[in-house]
Amino acid sequence: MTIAIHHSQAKSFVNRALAWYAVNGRKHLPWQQDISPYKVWLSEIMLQQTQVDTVIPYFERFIGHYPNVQALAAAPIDHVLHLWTGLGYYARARNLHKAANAVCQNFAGEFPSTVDELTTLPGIGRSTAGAIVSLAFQKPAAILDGNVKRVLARHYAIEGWPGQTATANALWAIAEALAPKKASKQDNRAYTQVMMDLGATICTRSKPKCTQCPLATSCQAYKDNSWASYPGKKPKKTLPVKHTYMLLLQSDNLTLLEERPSSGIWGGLWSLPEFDDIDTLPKRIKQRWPKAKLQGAAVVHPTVRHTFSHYHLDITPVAQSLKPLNLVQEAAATYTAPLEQRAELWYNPSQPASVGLAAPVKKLLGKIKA
DNA sequence: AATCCGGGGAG
DNA sequence: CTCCCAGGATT
Repeated sequence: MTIAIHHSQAKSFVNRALAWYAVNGRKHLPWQQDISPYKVWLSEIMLQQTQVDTVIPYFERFIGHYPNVQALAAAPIDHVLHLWTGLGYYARARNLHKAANAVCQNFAGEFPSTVDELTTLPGIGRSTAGAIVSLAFQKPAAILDGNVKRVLARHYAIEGWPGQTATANALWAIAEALAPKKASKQDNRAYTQVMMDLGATICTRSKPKCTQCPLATSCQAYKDNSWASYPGKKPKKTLPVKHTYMLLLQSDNLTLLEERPSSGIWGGLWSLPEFDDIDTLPKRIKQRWPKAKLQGAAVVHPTVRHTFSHYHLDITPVAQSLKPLNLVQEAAATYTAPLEQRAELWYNPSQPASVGLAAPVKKLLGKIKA
């Protein structure tokens, strides 16, 4: 599986890429202005699972609220999750906050400049560390994100799914062999940037623009017209279907939310109480909220499907109105003392609390008004 | 409906 | 180590 790359080949590859970058590369992204380790880190974490166009407004909001790592570290995690709402993979936001605190406590508020030190921070792995080292500190380092995997797998016709260890090792070996090592600072930054740009704009998943690609002359997949075979696909399996009832307990214009456990699905976000049995629902409501006075019968809404990468979640929303309670009035849009083990709050859509909401919950709150 | 994505953590 | 997890965008 190992590919031998001669020095002259590597040099030609890098030079063609850098020449293309000088003319065609992206240089006006928000995190490319007044470059700092903080901005590079924040953008790279956001870009881990999310495309550039989606990330931009989130990045701007984060920089607006937290202009530096100290401000982010000092922020309440609920506020961080609130700003993250809609980006997905909420563990990233929790790790972001943890890493900001680690930078302040263990590195005196200055990001470290080596891959080994950076990977000690939560949320930073080998590729993200390489991106920070090369983009922010302009030192030699390799990256291997989804874009680079695609470019290298096609160029060197690397078989197999990159999730497989052998495939990943082969791709990392190539990435390390190609990355400039003693070149100028500018080249370390520009090479990392151009590999991401080529993957994002030329060597795209479908319909790659090979005629515009500076690497086509040496690309094995271009030669074989086999770009569609690389990178290898993840072995697929049929998704299981799970079902849940989500309770919209509503009084006046308020809906009750509860905080989810910090790990697992929608970790640390605020969500609707869930039940698996609708027949005993009124009894369960009485048990859990003894002061609640039900008003009318529960309304069962049409089931909606929310799909994750590994299962479908069919959600049947059930709305139950309550008679107005003083407790509810006083607690509007603020945190209440936990009635059980979980923190709860009454969500007021006209004055939304600054908390993170699970995506389908946000949708349901908009659709099913109290 | 299927595919994609970096890193953490459980096994 | 290896496998499993997670949400929105794209096609």
